[in-house]
Amino acid sequence: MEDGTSQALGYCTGTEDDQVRQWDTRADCEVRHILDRVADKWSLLVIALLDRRAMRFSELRRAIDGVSQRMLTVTLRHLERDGIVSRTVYPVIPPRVDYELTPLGVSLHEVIKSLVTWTEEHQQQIAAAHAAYDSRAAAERELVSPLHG
Amino acid sequence: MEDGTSQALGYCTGTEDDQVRQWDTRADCEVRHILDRVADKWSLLVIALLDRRAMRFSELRRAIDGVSQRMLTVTLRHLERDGIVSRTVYPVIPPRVDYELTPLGVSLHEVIKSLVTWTEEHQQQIAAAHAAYDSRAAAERELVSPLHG
DNA sequence: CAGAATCCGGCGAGATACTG
DNA sequence: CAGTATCTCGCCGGATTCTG
Repeated sequence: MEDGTSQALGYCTGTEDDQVRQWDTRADCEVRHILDRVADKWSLLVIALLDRRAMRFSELRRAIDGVSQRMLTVTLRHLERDGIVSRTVYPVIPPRVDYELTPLGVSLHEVIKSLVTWTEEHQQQIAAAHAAYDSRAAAERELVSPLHG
Repeated sequence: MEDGTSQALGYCTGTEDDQVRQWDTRADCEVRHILDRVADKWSLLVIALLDRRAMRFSELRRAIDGVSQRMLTVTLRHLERDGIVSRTVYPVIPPRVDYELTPLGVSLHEVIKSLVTWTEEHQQQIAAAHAAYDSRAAAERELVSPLHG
């Protein structure tokens, strides 16, 4: 079994008055771990989907489109280990496994949504910044090799 | 020049009433992009540091400890392109380049801090979930190969 | 000092095949 | 259906070297 958290980095903060501390002690810091989970390629999708209702494995697989069965399993295991989703196995044939958000998961999703909201509110500015940066970079390149046809 | 955003995935939401939509149209979605930026291994550190004051390249390099010069450059370029940090070059010898958070960057940091705060408030629960999961997994393995010595 | 360019190793992730 | 196991490949990121 692989572990995606091994290369975790220490972003350790206290409260607002004690921001950036202990950059070197990276072992005991949970922030990076949760961030990895949140930013995970598929975690976010899973959390958003499960926020609406509990879903079966194959339901998630179909809903997410593009996720491999392996990565969905790995993602769900991680989320389960972090206490964000719960896994319920029904001993029937064919097997049935339901996944749903725990209260902790719901709580996390609230915070995530604020980040999503922020992005939506600022994506104009970001797009503008991209355009500005790219044109600047293009102008820069012009100076180096001016073929300005 | 490399681009870490090419494999972006579409986590597209509208407002609260229009949560999970268009999982397949992944091109026009900015959320994933920002998330990649936020979750980036070093971005967070840079943002947190620059929130206090403007800093030079080598200052950041020393402050962050563990970052390679290449990755710091790449990180800063990404953040600059997204309009999160600004880059100021002083045409002196030796060269001096200052980086600082833009208003957009400050705004983003506010949101990030809420995520950090959430993590701090719940890391007990997360740790408990880890312990529970691991012991369950261990018990599971016991059933398969019971060598219970 | 601040960076660009190049090389290269490790692992994250997809595809495939097998199981209960 | 809901996984696990194995193999492989791409590219992310560190180290190194070279400039202005």
